[in-house]
Amino acid sequence: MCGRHAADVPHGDGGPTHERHRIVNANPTVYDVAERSGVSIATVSRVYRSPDSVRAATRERVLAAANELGYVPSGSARGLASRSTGVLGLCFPDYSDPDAVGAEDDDAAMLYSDQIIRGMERAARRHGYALLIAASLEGGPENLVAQVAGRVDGFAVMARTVPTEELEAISRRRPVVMLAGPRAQDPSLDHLDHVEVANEDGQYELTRHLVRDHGLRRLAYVGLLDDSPDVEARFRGFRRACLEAGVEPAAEPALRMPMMTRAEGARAAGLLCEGGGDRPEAFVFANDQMAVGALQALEGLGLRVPDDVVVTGFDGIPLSRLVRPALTTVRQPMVRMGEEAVDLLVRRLSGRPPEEPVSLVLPVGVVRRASCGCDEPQGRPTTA
Amino acid sequence: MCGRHAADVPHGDGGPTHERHRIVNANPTVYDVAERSGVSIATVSRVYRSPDSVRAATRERVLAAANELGYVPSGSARGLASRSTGVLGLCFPDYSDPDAVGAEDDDAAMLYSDQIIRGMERAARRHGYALLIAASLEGGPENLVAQVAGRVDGFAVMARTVPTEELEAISRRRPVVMLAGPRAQDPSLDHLDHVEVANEDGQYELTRHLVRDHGLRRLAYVGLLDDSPDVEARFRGFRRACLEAGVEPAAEPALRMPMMTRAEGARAAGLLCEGGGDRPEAFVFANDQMAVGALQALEGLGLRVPDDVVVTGFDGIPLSRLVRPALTTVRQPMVRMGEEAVDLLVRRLSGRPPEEPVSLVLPVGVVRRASCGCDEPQGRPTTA
DNA sequence: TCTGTGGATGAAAGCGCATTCACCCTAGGT
DNA sequence: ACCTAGGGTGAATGCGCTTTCATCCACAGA
Repeated sequence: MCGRHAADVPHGDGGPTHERHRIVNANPTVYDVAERSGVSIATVSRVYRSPDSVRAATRERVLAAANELGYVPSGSARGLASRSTGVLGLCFPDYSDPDAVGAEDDDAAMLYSDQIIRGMERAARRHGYALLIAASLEGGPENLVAQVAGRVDGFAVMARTVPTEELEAISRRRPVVMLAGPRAQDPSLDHLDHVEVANEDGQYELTRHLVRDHGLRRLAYVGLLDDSPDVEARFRGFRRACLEAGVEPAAEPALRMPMMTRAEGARAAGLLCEGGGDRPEAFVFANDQMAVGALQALEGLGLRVPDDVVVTGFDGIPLSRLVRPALTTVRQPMVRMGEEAVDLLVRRLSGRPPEEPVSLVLPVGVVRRASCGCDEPQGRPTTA
Repeated sequence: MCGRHAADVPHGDGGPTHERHRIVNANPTVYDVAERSGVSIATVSRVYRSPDSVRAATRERVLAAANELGYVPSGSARGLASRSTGVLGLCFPDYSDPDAVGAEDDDAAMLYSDQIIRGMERAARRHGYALLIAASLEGGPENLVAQVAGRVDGFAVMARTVPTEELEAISRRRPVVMLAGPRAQDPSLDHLDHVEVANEDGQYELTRHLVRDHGLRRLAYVGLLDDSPDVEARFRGFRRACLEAGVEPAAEPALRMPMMTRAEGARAAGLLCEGGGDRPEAFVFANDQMAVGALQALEGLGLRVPDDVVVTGFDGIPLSRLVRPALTTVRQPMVRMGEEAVDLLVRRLSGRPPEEPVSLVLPVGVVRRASCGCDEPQGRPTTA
């Protein structure tokens, strides 16, 4: 016999063989609800899946029984039977420093992740999905499969958080969308959907503003030591704008910092000022955190921004608007990125998925504020 | 026959009856891996669950087959069979304003959630769990059960995001820990584990600092219109400090704002200044966001902080340190709150759960900075 | 009165895995 | 040579649900 409780053997009678435990508060199942309300498990299931197909009176009985029992449908069983979990996933990097317990670890990457999480959660909920998140710590065990892939219907991966090989394998089984990082970075991942922001264009626009509207010539770009596709793209935008304006563009960033934190930004500012007379007219930072750090360092050095030196950031974090002088930057739609990722996943999951891999490049916007010499009021035009 | 593939009917041969689809890339299962590596499904399972119990040679064969097939173990099946999902959950409020698309929606509550998510994720990962998150939008359908409860082994709930009744029912089935909000708020939820911060003590300490060390007498507390247990606790701390110092304490907050945003903080500052001569000496805000807003508004009004008026916040968000003047506030260990919640859940889940409900009150720390008249350098002592 | 017809319900068959038990085989002890 | 242990493996069962498919029943039409 395949079924569980024989119809003629009332559940819980405790036969000598492997019967269901008699623990009073055991997790009730459809079987218990069915028995209590005098229907079959099929009907119980229907009450939840397609209430309209059950007569109102029956439905009430079932719901009452479920209520009394404290019935909570098992997601696992549901998932197994229906071959879909109703969950989407996100893998993001864990940049936390476990040693820095009391530290204000508002790392740029974390703010970034937070926003994406927020966007994905919201969109997922809108589509009836829940969101499973897992930071993939660098060099960690290939827990991705175990932790995420097997539990979700599809998921998003922030660039460079999951080994290519593993990702390639999983993406053959479930929809995966790649977040950030340029599309072509890894050819073997070409078939993935992909969402990124217009890093290059954004930095290009900002830089052009500096050279064209403010007449700046000596610009120093501060990037990242590690090879980050986003940061590199921004630098390309920087170079392009310099070239176009006839400004001698450096082949390399003036500085590459090991991390993109405020502390490093402050340090960078110090280093760039050491030169003395040939100090750059503008510090173009690869992100806001560094730029904010620089702002503070420059204040300490007695240099005025933007009069003595212009400072710009990238990202458009809330903080950028609050510092003084307010930071000119490029605003990235990070929340939207999360939302788009979910939309893409949902699209793949529902009947008519796009045949071709989709690649979305979300537009960014230059935000002109005081730190480049634009006053806040008149700087509004581009401010979304 | 109950088993799936008959041993003598090679899988995929496609009998006329309900056979497994022949779709080339169908999701491979233990059966496929077993067949391909010439072992039984039990062995395949063992390779993943207890690798040591399988001979090395066999294990290699199985793993190779799994690899070639792109096998991804089904979390649902695993969960069903093992009666545990390996996932913890978090329900947090969704305060987002869907209309404010381009807005900087860095609401206090969101920052708060972000931190808790971060803490929980980290702790969960440490314990081998994944984290499922779901914002429960106010008045939304009782999707909690469907969305979260059925898919996790246990979960945390931020206060007031889930109807008491529902929570009560679910907590009979799975461990639930309540975040924030005072323990006794709802007697029927007494049996839940609970993690909160010392709101009252924190506000008490801060206020005492203002009256004792700075000799301030006329203090205005700015709270929240809605009845929030945390905010009320803070106000109690404020009152207690006033009483003790012989300062006439208001029975009610000077102001109750509808939201705890920067904009409202700015508005509050304006309102409190309208009085003219009898303007309070200190604005004690229930959170940092409002205090920061006030700082900006006061700057606009030509009032100097802390010389003309003292401003304090609560929470210790990163921003509080960056504004000028830097904000005196009370730092909450929000990340740690998430971690403690997970630890509690894990404890309940593993063999020896505490018999009694646990209630944790995490300590907070007053951070003395410039906005109350303490200079940053000498304000360090309490700064954790 | 007989035959359709369609809505409501039940029986049964898996979904993919973990796990128990039985079995086989080899190595060690006598 | 015989027995025993014990490690390695397979057969079988069930986890709790969804989903056909078949059944039942009431009622309309003939």
